[in-house]
Amino acid sequence: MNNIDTIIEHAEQNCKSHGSRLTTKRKQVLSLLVQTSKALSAYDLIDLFVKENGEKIPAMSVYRILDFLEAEHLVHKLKLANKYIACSHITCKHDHGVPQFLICSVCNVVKEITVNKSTINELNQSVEKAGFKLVSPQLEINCICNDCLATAA
Amino acid sequence: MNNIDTIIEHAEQNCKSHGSRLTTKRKQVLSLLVQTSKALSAYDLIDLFVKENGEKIPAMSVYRILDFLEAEHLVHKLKLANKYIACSHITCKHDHGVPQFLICSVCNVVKEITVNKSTINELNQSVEKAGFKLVSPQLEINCICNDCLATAA
DNA sequence: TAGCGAGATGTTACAACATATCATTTATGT
DNA sequence: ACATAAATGATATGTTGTAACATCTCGCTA
Repeated sequence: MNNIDTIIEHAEQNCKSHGSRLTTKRKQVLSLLVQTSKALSAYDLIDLFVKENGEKIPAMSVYRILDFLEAEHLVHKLKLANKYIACSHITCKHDHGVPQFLICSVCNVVKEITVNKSTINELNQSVEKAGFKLVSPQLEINCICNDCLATAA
Repeated sequence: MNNIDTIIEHAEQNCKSHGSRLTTKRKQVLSLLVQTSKALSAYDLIDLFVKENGEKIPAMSVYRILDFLEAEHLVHKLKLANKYIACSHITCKHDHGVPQFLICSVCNVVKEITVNKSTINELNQSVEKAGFKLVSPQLEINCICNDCLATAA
């Protein structure tokens, strides 16, 4: 039993505990995301799915499964990149601060960083004052990574 | 000469001053964005363009014009919503702090708020430490507005 | 002022991301 | 075992954005 199986197992128990089902297909898709630990598009997942499982999966199913996994807080959709990643909470029990996603707008690489909690709290206060609510304390931040910056110059 | 004409005129001078041309089509598109002061998708602009000017415009042209206007810092692309807005700097000469965009993920309404400069600086430091660079100090923040929150409940 | 060249626009086709709709299959409780 | 609800399949289509190549227009220079 390797680490990924443990994670999937854990996710399944989580689902079961409140009456939802982590079916085979859903496990397969989640597993792909957990294994790569990178952000993947729905169509990346379709391709990977065939490679890993020797079986096709319709786009519709992948989107439905991703919706389900999002609702279960097992994956996170990065709207800036139209990509999906396994939620870091699956593998990590304790918060070490508030994770934020840095997304390189050139090469689409995604990096998760930790930001001072007080900084996020300040931001949150400004947001609430404006009559909005943060969807998630995990911001998607549009950046350029140093590699791309160097290449462009 | 109304306010919008003044803005367009000003933008045109700006372009001229460094050798780029704010052509008729570009003015028409910019004008649509300045008038509505809301975030519009490229295809919203195509529809509006026909209504306002009684003349069709191809998607390709709109995208090219938006790229141009972005490069001129006359419009800003909201990647979270795949929409475009007139840059607030067109109408406002002085910075009143650092503007941030709050985007309601349900109804897509966009609100520009001001956040404490020190908060942004702290965030920026975390980003740089991770080897990334903010594309713009203007973050796009994925939120839910109170109206949608109330409706959902 | 004719015509050259760069930049702007038109046209067509298509790629990538996502959803609507309705049919079929599978799982679960009684 | 059967009724029901949930999950998945299949097909079509919507939305956002780009590639590639043709044509036009403006401003410069000979």
